[in-house]
Amino acid sequence: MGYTEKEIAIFDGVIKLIKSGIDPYLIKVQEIAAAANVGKGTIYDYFRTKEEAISKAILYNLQHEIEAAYAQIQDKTSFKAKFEALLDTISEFFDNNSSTLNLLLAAGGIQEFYSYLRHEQFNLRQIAAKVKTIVEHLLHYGYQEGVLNLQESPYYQQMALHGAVSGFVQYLGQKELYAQLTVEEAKSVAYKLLLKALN
Amino acid sequence: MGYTEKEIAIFDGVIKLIKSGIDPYLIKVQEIAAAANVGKGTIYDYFRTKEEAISKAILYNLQHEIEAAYAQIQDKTSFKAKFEALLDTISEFFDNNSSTLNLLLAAGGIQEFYSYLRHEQFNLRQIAAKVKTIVEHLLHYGYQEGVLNLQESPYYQQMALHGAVSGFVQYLGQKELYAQLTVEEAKSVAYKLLLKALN
Amino acid sequence: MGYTEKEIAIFDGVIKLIKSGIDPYLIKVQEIAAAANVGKGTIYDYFRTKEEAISKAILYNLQHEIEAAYAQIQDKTSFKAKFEALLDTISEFFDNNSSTLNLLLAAGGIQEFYSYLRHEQFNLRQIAAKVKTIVEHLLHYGYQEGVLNLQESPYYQQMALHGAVSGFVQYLGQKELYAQLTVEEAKSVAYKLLLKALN
Amino acid sequence: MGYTEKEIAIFDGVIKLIKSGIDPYLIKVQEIAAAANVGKGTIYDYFRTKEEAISKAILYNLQHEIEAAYAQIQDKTSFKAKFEALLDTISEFFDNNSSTLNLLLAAGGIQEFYSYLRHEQFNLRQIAAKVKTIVEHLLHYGYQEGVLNLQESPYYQQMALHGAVSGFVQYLGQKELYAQLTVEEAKSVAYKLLLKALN
DNA sequence: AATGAATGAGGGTTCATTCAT
DNA sequence: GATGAATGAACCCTCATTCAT
Repeated sequence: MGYTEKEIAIFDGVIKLIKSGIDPYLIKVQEIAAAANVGKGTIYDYFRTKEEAISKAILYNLQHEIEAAYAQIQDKTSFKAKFEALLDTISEFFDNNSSTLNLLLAAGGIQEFYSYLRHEQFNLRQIAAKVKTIVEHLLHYGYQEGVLNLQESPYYQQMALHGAVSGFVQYLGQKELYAQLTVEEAKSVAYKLLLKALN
Repeated sequence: MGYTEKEIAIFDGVIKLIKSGIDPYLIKVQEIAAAANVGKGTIYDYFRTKEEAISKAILYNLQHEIEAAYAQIQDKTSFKAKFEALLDTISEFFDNNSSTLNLLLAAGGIQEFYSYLRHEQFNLRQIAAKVKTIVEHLLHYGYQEGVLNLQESPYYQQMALHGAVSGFVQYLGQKELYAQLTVEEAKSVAYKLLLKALN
Repeated sequence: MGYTEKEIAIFDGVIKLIKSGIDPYLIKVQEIAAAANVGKGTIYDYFRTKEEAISKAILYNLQHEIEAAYAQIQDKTSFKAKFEALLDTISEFFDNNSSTLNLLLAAGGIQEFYSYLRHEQFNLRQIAAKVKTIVEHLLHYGYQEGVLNLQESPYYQQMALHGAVSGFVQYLGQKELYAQLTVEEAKSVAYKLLLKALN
Repeated sequence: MGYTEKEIAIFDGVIKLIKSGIDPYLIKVQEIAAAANVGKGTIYDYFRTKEEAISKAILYNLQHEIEAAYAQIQDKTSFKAKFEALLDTISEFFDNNSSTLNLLLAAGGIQEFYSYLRHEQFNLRQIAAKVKTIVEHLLHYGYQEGVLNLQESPYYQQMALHGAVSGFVQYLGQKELYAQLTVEEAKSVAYKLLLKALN
């Protein structure tokens, strides 16, 4: 929000490159320029360094993805549907973005990614806040619907959710180790784990 | 196993650098040589590229850490003590190694880390096998002790364990978000989640 | 003469920058535009290249300074006062313009300065002619007043004057080496040298 | 003194370029490397920046030229021969080095040349000291021989010498304005001016 | 076997110049 | 006419790799 047309073009160029499988650490300015259909110099009219351009692009993309995910989840009417929508979103994101996801979902990875991000915490806080909102939204619905019942601290609730989701992410990342398990089955296992944890 | 003195010196140099907080992507050959107390050329007598040296050093370190962890876990006599030993190991590893952990524990991150690793799957399989052994060892003890009872597929059991551990890792990586939660409490939550999942 | 308002604004911008101490070789078009309060493109409406703009600005300034110097000298009524007015002018010019002076007063420096100037000899000739007029004006008065008497070739007379002035410039440029010598004393030495040379 | 073989090769490369007429401000690293027959990176093994390499090369060359000049002057047995040797040296230096000379002989030009030099005053002081030695050597002989007689302050003596030399440099730089004057005649004028100034 | 001096390909960044508005 | 956003050629510097010793 508040981004110029060129900035967005550059963001989109970076995202396109990352989704195409290029390691964010190895992206070249020339490649960004080509992917964004702008001159190499234009990037430096909007960002001070390559690092800043890539970092901001990733955050920009992350914000959009998370907002889209939230919208998807809000659309669903039952707790189970909402939770499955969350897993679906992660699954999709994983498919076309696994290298970024690897870097970002890794515990705390986001802060380590590009040193630049350590000094640009603003957007990160926004994202963390949004994630928290989604988690609370989900838990709230679960308890309201009566699907979840166990009275525990917020920490416990959050860790239960994270654990269920992380187990699923683990499956996504190591599909070859779980050859006979379908995505649907993995989702159902995750749901089962969540219910058990919070009942 | 089968490594020369020089190779080990180089591995130790790389590990020292990573533990000191340097981003593995940004390590320079000159730095490795200095940290390992060898000449720059010597590195190329034992490895074909910088990438190979760093990748193998990380795998070497990982194998040792995992073996040490396994030994720790085997030493314990109760299931609960074994599980807590696992969490302790992860916690320690996290403290002095968070950037590597971020890259490695991220789902599938290991394959993406250095493109070199994609073509050098041998050691990775060894590590995955070792992890599987640890997981099985733990679950076996849990069922034998009668602490775990639920009869479910191996996939379910593994995901339950991964979920509990991942929730804990999540806590480690975001300690600042869980300000009032001590490490002991987080460990106890993880154990509780595991028991609930497998009972 | 024959310069548009914009051209003069650009000249003034360049001169302001040089007087502020910026090395003429390192001036950027953007800086000229800012100093002149015009758009960057405007500079290219009036000059073909940056080089041309800077070179012409320096010549423009030089012409004005020399004309002003000539006027100052003409105002004085005695030979001694005229010579001192010349030294004063040089001294002032030196103070706020030493980097340009270095380039320009250096033997022939002007032709080497910007390659552009080698192909734009017109204005240089005008300046050289003006300098010659000043020199002749001075010498004419000296002989007319009877302060100078030695009959020698014009070359000798010119070199005598140049020598006296150059000695003074040398003093200005290396004031720190002549710590105990005041400007007034240096001027008086220059005058003494001139009289001795031409008597 | 104390320079490695490579450093000297690089110095020689820079000097070769400058003598070939290239503006020192426009020399490219690649050109230095080619002229010195070393790789581009080698330059950065011995100097931190291009600026440092060029500046030190100029100082190195200057020191050698001045020492050679001093040797030439010491070889001569009469004051007149010594003074003419000085003018000859300058004349030669001028012929194959006019762009550097322009920058350096300009009053104080040396300090302004490359900003780097402002922070590296050591060698400059050595050079200034050597010049002072030459000047004193010359004046000493002139008085000892009885060719110079006027008792004046050291400042006066130095300015007299500088003036005579500067007049000659002026001639060298503007030969086209003094078409009918031969070098021999210009030298003789300079000598005459010096004698008059110091008698 | 071990070294580190030397190399040069490669890439981030700058900035003179253009041209659509 | 005047502008400044956009461009990309140009160039400094880094650093993985080689190889003579």
